[in-house]
Amino acid sequence: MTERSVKNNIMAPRSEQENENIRNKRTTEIIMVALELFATKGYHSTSISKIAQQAGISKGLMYNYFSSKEDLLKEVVLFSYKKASDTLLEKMQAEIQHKSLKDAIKTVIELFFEMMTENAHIWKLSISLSMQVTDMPDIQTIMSKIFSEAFQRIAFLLNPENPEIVEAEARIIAATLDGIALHYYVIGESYDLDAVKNKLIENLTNKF
Amino acid sequence: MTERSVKNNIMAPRSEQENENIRNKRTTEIIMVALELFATKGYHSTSISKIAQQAGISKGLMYNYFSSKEDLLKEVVLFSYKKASDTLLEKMQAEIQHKSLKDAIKTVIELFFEMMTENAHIWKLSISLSMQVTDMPDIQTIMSKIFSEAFQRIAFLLNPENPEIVEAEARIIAATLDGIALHYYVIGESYDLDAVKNKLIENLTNKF
Amino acid sequence: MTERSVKNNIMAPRSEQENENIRNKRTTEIIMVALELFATKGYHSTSISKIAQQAGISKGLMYNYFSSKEDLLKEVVLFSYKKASDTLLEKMQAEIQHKSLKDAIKTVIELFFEMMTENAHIWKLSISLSMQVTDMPDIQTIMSKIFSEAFQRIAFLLNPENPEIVEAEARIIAATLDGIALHYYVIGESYDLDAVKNKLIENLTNKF
Amino acid sequence: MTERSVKNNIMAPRSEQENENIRNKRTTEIIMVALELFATKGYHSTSISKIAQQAGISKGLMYNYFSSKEDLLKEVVLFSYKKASDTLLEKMQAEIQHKSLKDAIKTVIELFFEMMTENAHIWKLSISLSMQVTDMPDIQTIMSKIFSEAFQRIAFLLNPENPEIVEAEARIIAATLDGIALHYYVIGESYDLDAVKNKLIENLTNKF
DNA sequence: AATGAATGAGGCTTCATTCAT
DNA sequence: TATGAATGAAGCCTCATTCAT
Repeated sequence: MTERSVKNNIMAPRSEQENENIRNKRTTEIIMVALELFATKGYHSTSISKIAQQAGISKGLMYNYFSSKEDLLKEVVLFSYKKASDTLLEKMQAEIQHKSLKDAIKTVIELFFEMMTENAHIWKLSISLSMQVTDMPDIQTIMSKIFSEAFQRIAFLLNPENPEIVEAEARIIAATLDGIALHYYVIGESYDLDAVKNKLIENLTNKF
Repeated sequence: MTERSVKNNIMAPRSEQENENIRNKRTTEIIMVALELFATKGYHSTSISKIAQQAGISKGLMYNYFSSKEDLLKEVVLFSYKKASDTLLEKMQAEIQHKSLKDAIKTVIELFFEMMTENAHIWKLSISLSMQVTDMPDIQTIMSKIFSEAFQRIAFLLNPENPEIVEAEARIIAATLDGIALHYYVIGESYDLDAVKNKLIENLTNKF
Repeated sequence: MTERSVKNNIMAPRSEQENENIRNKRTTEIIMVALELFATKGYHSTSISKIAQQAGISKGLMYNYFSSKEDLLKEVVLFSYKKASDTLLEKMQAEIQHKSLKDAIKTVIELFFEMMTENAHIWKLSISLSMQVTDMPDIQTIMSKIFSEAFQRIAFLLNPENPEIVEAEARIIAATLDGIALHYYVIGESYDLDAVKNKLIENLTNKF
Repeated sequence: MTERSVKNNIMAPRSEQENENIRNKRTTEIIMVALELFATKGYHSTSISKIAQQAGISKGLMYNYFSSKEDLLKEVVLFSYKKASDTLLEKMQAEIQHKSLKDAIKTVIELFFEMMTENAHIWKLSISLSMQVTDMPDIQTIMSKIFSEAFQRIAFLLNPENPEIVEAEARIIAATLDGIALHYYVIGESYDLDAVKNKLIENLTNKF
C-alpha cells in the first residue's frame, strides 16, 4: 500500500480524472434521489436537506453540483426525459422496425403501459410538474418541448412521409396515453389498466 | 316612544340573516380568489397571505372561514367540482336530450372544449392537484371520486342500459379529453385546439 | 303572561334590577367557567373564545364584564380565594370552637385534605398561578396576600394570644400542607394521600 | 507543491471534534438562557424569539438544536434535574457520611435552603412547571419521576434499612421543603427564610 | 346589552442558501 | 472538495381585542 493510497483523502488532491468521475456519479445519484422524492412527496414538500441526506452527502455539497433547488429540478426533468427516451423511445424504434403499422401501434401502446407502471416516478413527476410550475418558466419550456416531441414521434410513426397531415391524430393519441396515466396515478389500484390497454389497442389497430 | 326605543334593536347585533349573507359572500370570494391563485401559481406557491391580500381581507380572517390552508383547498376543489357540474354537466344533459348518439357525442365534446377554455382555472387546478397532493389523502379521495364519476357519466351516455360494458371505452374517452386539457395547458397558445377538437369529433362520431 | 314578558327582549329595556341580577349571575358564571378552564388547561392555553363559548355568551360580551383577559384572571383569583375562605376557613372556625388544640389541629388538617380533593381546581390554580405569573404584578400581589393571611390564621390557631411567637411554626405547617397539595397534583393517583394525612395528624397532635 | 496543496485540508470541513464542541457549547448556552427565562417569565410567556435573542443566535438556529419549544423545555427540565443532582444530592451524600441522623438531617436542610436561594431558577421552574403542564404528558412524567425520587432519597436517609416504613414521613418532609420554596418564591424578600430554616431544623432534629 | 366579523401583532416552525473552516 | 453551523425570510396559524350593527 502506498503512502498515497493510505492518506489519499488528506495528502494529495485526487486526479482530475478521479474528480470528474466522482462528480458524474454524484450528479446522477443526486438527480435520481431527487426524482424519487419529487415524484412521491412533491417538489415543494421535498427539502434540499432530505435529498442530501438520502444521497449521503452534506447539504452544502449540493450547491457544488446544482446552483439552486430549481436548477436541480431542471436537471431532474431533463434527466427523466433523457432516460425515458433512452428506454421507451429507443426500445420502441427497435421493436417497430419491419413491423406493419398495426403491429407497431400495438407495440407502442404496450411499451407505454409498461413504462407507466414500471417507471411511475418519471411519469408522475412529468405530469405533476407540467401543471404545478407555472412560475418557473424554464421548466415550463422544457415540458412544453418534451410534449411536442412526443407528438412528432407519434405522427412520424403513423405516417413517416407526411407527419403533418396526421398531426391532430397524433395529438389525440398522445393525449389519450397521458390522460390514462393521469387517471391511473390519481385513482390507483382500482383503475383497470389492462382492460383499458386492450380496448385501446383494439381501437387503434382497427383504425389504422 | 322615541325613534331609538322603537328601533332599540338598532344596536342589537347583526341579524343572523345579515351574518349569514356576509359569511356566504366572503366564503365564495375567498374560494374564488384561491381557485385562481392555486390554478395559476400552484397550491404550495400560493400563500394564505397572498390570498387574503387579493381578497382584500386580513390574514386572520381567513381562519374564520377555513380552518387551515388544506381545508381551504378542499373547499376550493368541491366548489370547482360543483360549479363544473352545474354548468358543464347540466348543460350537457340538457343538450343531448332527444339527440342521436352521434349528435350527443358531438355536443359533449364541444361543451368540454368550451369549458376547457372558459373555465381554464378549474380544469387546470383539477389536473394539477390530482398529481401534487399525494400527501393529502382527503384531497386525493375527492379527486378520485370526481374522476370516477366522469367515467360513469360518459359510459351512461354511450350506453344508458349497460354502462358497464362500455366502461373501458368511457375511460379512454375521458382520458383523451383530460389528456388534451393537460397538453393544452402546458403547451399554451401554440396548441391547435380546434384541429384537435374537429378530429376528435370526427373520430368519435364515425365510431358510434 | 304579559305582553312585556313575552317580548321583553325586544320591546323594552329590562328594569335596572333585572339587569343587575343578570350581570351578577353572568359574572359568576364566567368566573367559574374560567376557573375550571384555567385550572385544567392552564391560563395561556385557555382562550377568551373558549371561555365565552363554554359560558354560552359571545366573545364580545366578555369585554362587557371584564376589561381584559388578565382582569378576568384577577377576578378568578379573588373569587377563588373568597370561595375558599367562605368554605374552608369558616368551616374551620366553626368546627374548632370549644375544641382542644389537638382536636382543632386534627380538624384543620382533615378539612384541608378534604378541600384539596374536592376543590382541586381552586387549589391547583392557586399554586399554579403563584408560580407562572411573575409578569403580572397584580396577581403576584394578590397571591402573596393570600399566602400571608393563611400563615396568620394558622399562627392564631396555635396561639391566639401571641401569634407572632409561633409564626415560623405556622409557616412550616402551611408549607407542609401546600407542599403536599403540590406533590399530590403532580404525582396523581399514586400519591398515598391517606397515609400522609394520618401521619401528619399524628405528628402534629403529638407535638401540640 | 504549493502552500495550498500542502495544507489542502485547510479547506476541509471543521473536524467532528470541533463541531461537537460547538454543539455542546451552544446547547448548554441555550438551555441556560431558557431555564432563566422560563423560570422568571414562565414557559408560555417566553418566546423562542426571546431565547434566541438572549442567547445571541438566530431564531432558526434554535431548531438546529431542539426540535420544538416543548423539546427544549424537556431538555431544560432534565438539565436542571441533573444539575441539582450533581450539586445538591452529591454534596448531601458526601456530607452526611459518618454523621449521626440528627447531624445528617441538619445538613440536608441547610443544603436545601442553600440550593433554594442559590439555584432559585431551577427550583422555581420545577415547581412552576409541575403545575402548568397538564397538557404536556412528557414533562408531567419527568416531573413526577423527579419528585418520587426525592421521596425515596429522604426515606433512605431516615432509615436506610427499611425506607418503606418511613415513606409517609419522607413525603411530609419533602412537602414541607417544597412548600417553603413555593411560599418563598411567591412572597419574596419578606419571607423570613432563616427563621423558618432554624425552626425546621429544631423540629426535625428533636424528632429523629 | 349583545353579536360575531374583522384586525393585527406575535408565535412557532421550515428551509433554501451562505460561509467559515 | 466537503461539512454543517448559521442565517433570515417567509409560511401557517392563534388569539386578545375592537367595532359596526
